[in-house]
Amino acid sequence: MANSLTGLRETNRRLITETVRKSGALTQAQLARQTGLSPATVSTIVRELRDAGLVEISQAGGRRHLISPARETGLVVGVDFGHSHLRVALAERSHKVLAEEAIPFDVGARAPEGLAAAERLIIGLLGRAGVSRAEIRAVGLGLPGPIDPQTGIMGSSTILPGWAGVDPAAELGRRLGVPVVVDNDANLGALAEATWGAAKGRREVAYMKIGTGVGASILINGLLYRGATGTAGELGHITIDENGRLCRCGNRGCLETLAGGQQLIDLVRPTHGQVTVSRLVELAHAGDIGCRRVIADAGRHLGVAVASLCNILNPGLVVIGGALAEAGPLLIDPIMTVVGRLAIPSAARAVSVVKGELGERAGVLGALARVQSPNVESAL
Amino acid sequence: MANSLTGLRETNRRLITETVRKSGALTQAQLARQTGLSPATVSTIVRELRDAGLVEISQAGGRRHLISPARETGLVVGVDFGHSHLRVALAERSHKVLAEEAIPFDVGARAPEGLAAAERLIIGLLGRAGVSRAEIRAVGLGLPGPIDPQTGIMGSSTILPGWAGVDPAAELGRRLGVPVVVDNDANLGALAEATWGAAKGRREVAYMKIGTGVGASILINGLLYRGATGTAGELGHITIDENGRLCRCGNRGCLETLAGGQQLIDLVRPTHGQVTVSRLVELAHAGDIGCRRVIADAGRHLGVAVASLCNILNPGLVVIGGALAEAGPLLIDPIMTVVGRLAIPSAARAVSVVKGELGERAGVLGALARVQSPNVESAL
DNA sequence: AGGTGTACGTTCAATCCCTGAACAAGGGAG
DNA sequence: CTCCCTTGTTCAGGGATTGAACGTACACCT
Repeated sequence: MANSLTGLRETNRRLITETVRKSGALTQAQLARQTGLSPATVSTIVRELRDAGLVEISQAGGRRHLISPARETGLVVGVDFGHSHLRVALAERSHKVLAEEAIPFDVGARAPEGLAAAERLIIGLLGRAGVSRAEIRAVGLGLPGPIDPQTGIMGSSTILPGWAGVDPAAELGRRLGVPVVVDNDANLGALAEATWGAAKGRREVAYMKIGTGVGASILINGLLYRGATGTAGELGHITIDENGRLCRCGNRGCLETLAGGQQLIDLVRPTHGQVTVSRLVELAHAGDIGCRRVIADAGRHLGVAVASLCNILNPGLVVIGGALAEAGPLLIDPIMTVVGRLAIPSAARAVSVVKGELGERAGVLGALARVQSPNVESAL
Repeated sequence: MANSLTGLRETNRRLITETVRKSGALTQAQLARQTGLSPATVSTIVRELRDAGLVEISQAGGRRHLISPARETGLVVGVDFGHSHLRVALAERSHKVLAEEAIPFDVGARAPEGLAAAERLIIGLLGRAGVSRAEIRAVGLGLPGPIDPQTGIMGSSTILPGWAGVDPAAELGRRLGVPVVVDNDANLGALAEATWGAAKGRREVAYMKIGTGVGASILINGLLYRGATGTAGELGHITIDENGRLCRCGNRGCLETLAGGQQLIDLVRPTHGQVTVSRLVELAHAGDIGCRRVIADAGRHLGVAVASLCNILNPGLVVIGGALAEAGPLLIDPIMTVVGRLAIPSAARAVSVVKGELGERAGVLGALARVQSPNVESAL
């Protein structure tokens, strides 16, 4: 199919629809440059797509036509469980987010409670946006732990004990009556940054989410890399100090025990009392020496992990997300320093480390991206 | 390019050549059915390929034409520089090795001497096999250090100082008058094991070469993965102990300083005198407690690195090559123990760690594989 | 304001590619 | 020996992409 002449046309149609979907709105000339097709081809294909109702065309100054994805009917929902929050977004199939809400939530709670809370939030958003439950087409669900891609069940029973053995996608799907796809929150964050954020257009990327815990995800050749059994990217549990603190994964001295938000909170509690990660970052920005110090220390530990990552994978870009990323250079400079010292020089030169652009919305946006794109059914 | 009209033809040409190469010999009708192309297209493409000398056609009863890959004429040479040896092989393009020889050689010597020695060995093999120098079509060259794939020059000047700044491929090519492709010895070993050895048919594989130093290479989806700038897989220089011994790469406590053959040799020198890695392994097999202990310790350090690798990449198979791999379970059991303890459980369950099947020939066979089959590299 | 340059989208002939149908050539079963 | 099936080739037909040419609208300079 892919090698026939009409198959070629089909391929190019898809190429254009995909490009339009990713960029939101483009002129035909931009489209031609990005896809490598000739303006003539773009012209005819765009007309076909308009006739088929897959894209919309609006005049935009001069002879320019602005091509945008057709206002697709139906809605999608993104759900993102963090260690201490739950965030839900309701969006059109095109990229417009209609409503979004986040609440504090302890993921240590058992799965049924979490899913019930998610369902309540979704229903709330539906009301606020004035749309009906029946319009939901798909739900993307992010969880802060390794997911077995075969079964959809948490890979490790020690990391999220309240969720062991349950199939969250099936469970939430049963509650809502729509298909649910589940994935690791770091994978979703990476997907979001690659689609709309700091990693847009980049192909060899690592994403690290540093919130309460530490998660990571890898993009190889622009695609999520899951490894042989789907748990690739668990950078949060590589061992930095064999004699370090016990980790909830059961090992000792994982990166997470040294650079996870929880550890930072514990470290400043004697001097600053109980704070959140965000508060700690605020204090650091305001000049608090202690907070700056624990963040810099975390950065150095992260640097060790990133250096290993660079030696192993040689990425071109490392995006830092999660609440701690808001510390910006306070966190990233130490990372770069350590990477420069520990990674082999050519790998260190190749990599840039940047803050994610989507902040705390990365996870939920990734959940949306996860269920928005696979719209490849042949409409023509 | 992949979407233009001529690109389509190119795609189909490749599709047919690949199918022919994989099946060995096919009629045009079989080819049409397998590729899904029409007999007419197959007919014209086959004619083109014949004219280009890429396939051969023989009559086979009735109207049937038997299409087979062109009997590739000419010879290829593999050259493998280890830290302490130089091995050269001469082979037909089909996979038959005609002659092979290895000599002790200190790679610390300067590049011109090394290349001159390689040239002498090649000429010797030509004589032994009774073939002329003019029949050589290509040379694969393996070096024990990171190669910049753009320039072909050593990426780090501290690892192989005698080779800094020289372009070994161009240099050897000038001496022999044929194209030379250069690559890291670990990459070549991985390629060899994937083509003929322990990783045959596997898709998510890491290869670690533990000789005097420690090198590594990664196969993703069955193809060599080089990362953004071509230095992926430098597992030998990930930091295991930040306060450890100085490494020749300039850092401290690299895996290589803890598990490289050189370190093991140094460790047993007080009790056993100067030995080689192979001798040390022999002694361990014979029951020597000290040698067993240093090998087991090396295995534990390697285990730390392999555990990181598992958490990051989640490979299905790790192949251990190099001289120290001959220790077999004495080395691999400790690796597995540590991996089971440090890697997250699902990644640890997914991976098996095995000894390479090609032994000390892995590098040179990989050099042959590199120039025998053109498409081994992940397209970038 | 006016002239000029530039970027954009469309049209059209030229070119290339795949395919279906028609056809010639052989082999095998009965 | 005849019939039938398979195989490979040829040829016309229809699609698809592209470069060139063209009309148009905006931006910029004078």
